[in-house]
Amino acid sequence: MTTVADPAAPVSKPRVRDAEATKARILDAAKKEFAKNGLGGARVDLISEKAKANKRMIYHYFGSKEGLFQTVLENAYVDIRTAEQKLNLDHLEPKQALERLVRFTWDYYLKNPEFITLVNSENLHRAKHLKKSEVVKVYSRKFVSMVESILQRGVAAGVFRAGIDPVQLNITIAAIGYYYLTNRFTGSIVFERDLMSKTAIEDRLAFNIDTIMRLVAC
Amino acid sequence: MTTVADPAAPVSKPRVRDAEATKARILDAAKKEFAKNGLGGARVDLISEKAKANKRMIYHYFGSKEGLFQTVLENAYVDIRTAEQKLNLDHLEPKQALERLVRFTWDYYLKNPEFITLVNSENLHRAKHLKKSEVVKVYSRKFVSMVESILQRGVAAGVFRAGIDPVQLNITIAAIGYYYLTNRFTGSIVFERDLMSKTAIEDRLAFNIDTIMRLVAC
DNA sequence: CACTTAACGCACTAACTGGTTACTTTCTTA
DNA sequence: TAAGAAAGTAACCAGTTAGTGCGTTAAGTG
Repeated sequence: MTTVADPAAPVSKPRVRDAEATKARILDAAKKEFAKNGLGGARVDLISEKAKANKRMIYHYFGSKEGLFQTVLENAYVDIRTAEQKLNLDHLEPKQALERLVRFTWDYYLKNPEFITLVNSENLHRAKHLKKSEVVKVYSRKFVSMVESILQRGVAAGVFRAGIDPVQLNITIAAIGYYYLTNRFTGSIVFERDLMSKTAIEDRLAFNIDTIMRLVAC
Repeated sequence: MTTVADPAAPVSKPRVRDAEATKARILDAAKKEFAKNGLGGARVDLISEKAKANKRMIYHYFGSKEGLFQTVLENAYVDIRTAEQKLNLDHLEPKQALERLVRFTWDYYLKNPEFITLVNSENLHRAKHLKKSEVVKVYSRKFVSMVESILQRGVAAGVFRAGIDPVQLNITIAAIGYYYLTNRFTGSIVFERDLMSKTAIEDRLAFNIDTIMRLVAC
């Protein structure tokens, strides 16, 4: 974000006011703060400070701390669901498609740890914010039907067994990655090994792919 | 808690002072509050009120809010690890033993939802409290070796395949139950079904047992 | 019984926290 | 270009919160 010198204007202050940019900075800072400390632990003052925006702007754009949280959460869900859709699993063989989904889910959680913490925080509050979101429901439906169609194609091709509930499968794919990562701190103590070392992370992904493949195998 | 009339003493106040009972009441109230609102969201005043103890007592016995949290968390881990040891899995056939463990883990999470929330809260704080606990490490070792011996017996009996990492298996058994339950609120929205209905809970347990059995099968 | 120890309680505070009031500055457009 | 709308700011507030100072009362002990 370097300001390129403009020969015409000696001191160029392009866009001193930019509602969209300010909003974006607030959302970005809020995502980090909420992920780090939870809804209750996050501080509005700190969010505004890190966003280099006045606290008043948060209330101007999002109404309240909870309104801000809801927007952050909604965006997080839309982000992951959008990324999933881009995988284009319909063009792959069923087995390949499923493995790719397991791999993607793991990588996404790994690269976006805020997502996990936001979801945890939302569940602590009994999903009161997500309940209000219509967008999320629409995206979720597409997501479930994506896995459903992989399963169906696999059964038709004779590589997957019949009768698997796509929702249970979905939950399981998420679970084996999510749990490992969200509990990486207590887990590293309980199991007395560094769960986040490079090899540990590779091993876990391999184990997860294996788990899912065995689950759907005939 | 009705005070039964004592003919000898007009107003009987037996055991006005009882350190152990007060401590226990505080711990019980704290467990509920921490589980409900997390470490940051829990209120010390409310804990003391619900424990019918003076707030001063919390600082007297536990030093600080975080000291109280640490004790609550430690107790929660000791509780589940103790219950696991009581399962006496060594006396069962490997397959039966493993199924029993999956079932137990699920039931325990279901009946003790505070455990999950406490662990979540602790991971939000990067396990800084659990790190200090030596007791938990000792109990954890016993727990891992329990699953290890089931696996070994199963391999020897020719019912389980060889080469499975007991830690990975342990994590997976926990994951498929834990994730489902901790995310039951957002999950019920995303998947548009009540994940906590009686049949849903039964179905999930059956699915989990199946998942683990397929994972270890030859 | 005198005396020490530990349990217990009241009232207080310093720092914080979400939210607001009142105001200035910049941009857009009729 | 005048005026209104929108963006942005600083100072402030009322309620809350973890933590304490200090005094009181019951229980154990020689």
